[in-house]
This record gives sequence, structure tokens and C-alpha cells, in this order.
Amino acid sequence: MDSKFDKAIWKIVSQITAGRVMGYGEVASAAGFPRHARMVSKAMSRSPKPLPWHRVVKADRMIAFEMDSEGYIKQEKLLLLEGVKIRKGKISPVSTDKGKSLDEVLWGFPPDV
DNA sequence: CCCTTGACTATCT
DNA sequence: GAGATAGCCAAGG
Repeated sequence: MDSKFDKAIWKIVSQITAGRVMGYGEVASAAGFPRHARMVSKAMSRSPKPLPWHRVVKADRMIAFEMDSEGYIKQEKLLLLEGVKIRKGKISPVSTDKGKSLDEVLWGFPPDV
């Protein structure tokens, strides 16, 4: 039985465009269930169809899995393939929906340095 | 019904 | 910046 919550989460996650990432809390809020960050992970695992789960990361923009775990490696790989820049496990601000300032995107993102 | 667990988050030291 | 603590909510034993 699929709950309303799960459906909402799947919808939001499937709508994340390639090269961009969202936080668990953001997804939950977007789905209409604030503070359900922890449930998001569960909902994604329960999805009957493949979902771009790798585009969902923690609030710190870091991969949620452990460094040595399979999930971490897999997610990092997928993100890199989609053009997401990662520095020491952290996703570049440009890859998020927050730091998508036109200047930064056009300039090619000089914020890091 | 109580307790534990989890792909979390925010705050404090 | 890293570690500890508390808050959070749903699901399962």
C-alpha cells in the first residue's frame, strides 16, 4: 500500500533535473511534509520504480551514506557522471538549486577558491 | 503501549 | 571543523 507521503516524495525526487541536487528536508518540504527528512530516505527505498535518489543529499550537501559503503561510491559516481562537482564529499554550490546565480553559472563558479 | 532504529537537522562546545 | 546532544517523525518489534 503506497501512502500519500511516498507518492509525494517520489514525485518531487523524479522532478529533480540532472546536475542539480536537493536536501532531504527540502524534498520533504516541497512534498508538503516538513520535518520528514528521515522519512524521505525510506520513501525512496520503497519506490517501485527506479528513482534519481542520488540527487538527494543531506542538508550539508554531503552524501548521506558512509564513506566506505557501496551506496556512497555509487551515488558519488552517478553525480559525477551528471556533471555535479564534488569537493571532498561536498557538492559544489552551483550544483544546488540555491547557488544558481546567473553570474556564478555563467562565470563557471569562482566561489570556491 | 513502550522502546529502538534510521540514506536527517540544528545547536552547542 | 569535528564531536556530542537534543529534536524530529514514522515504522516495526
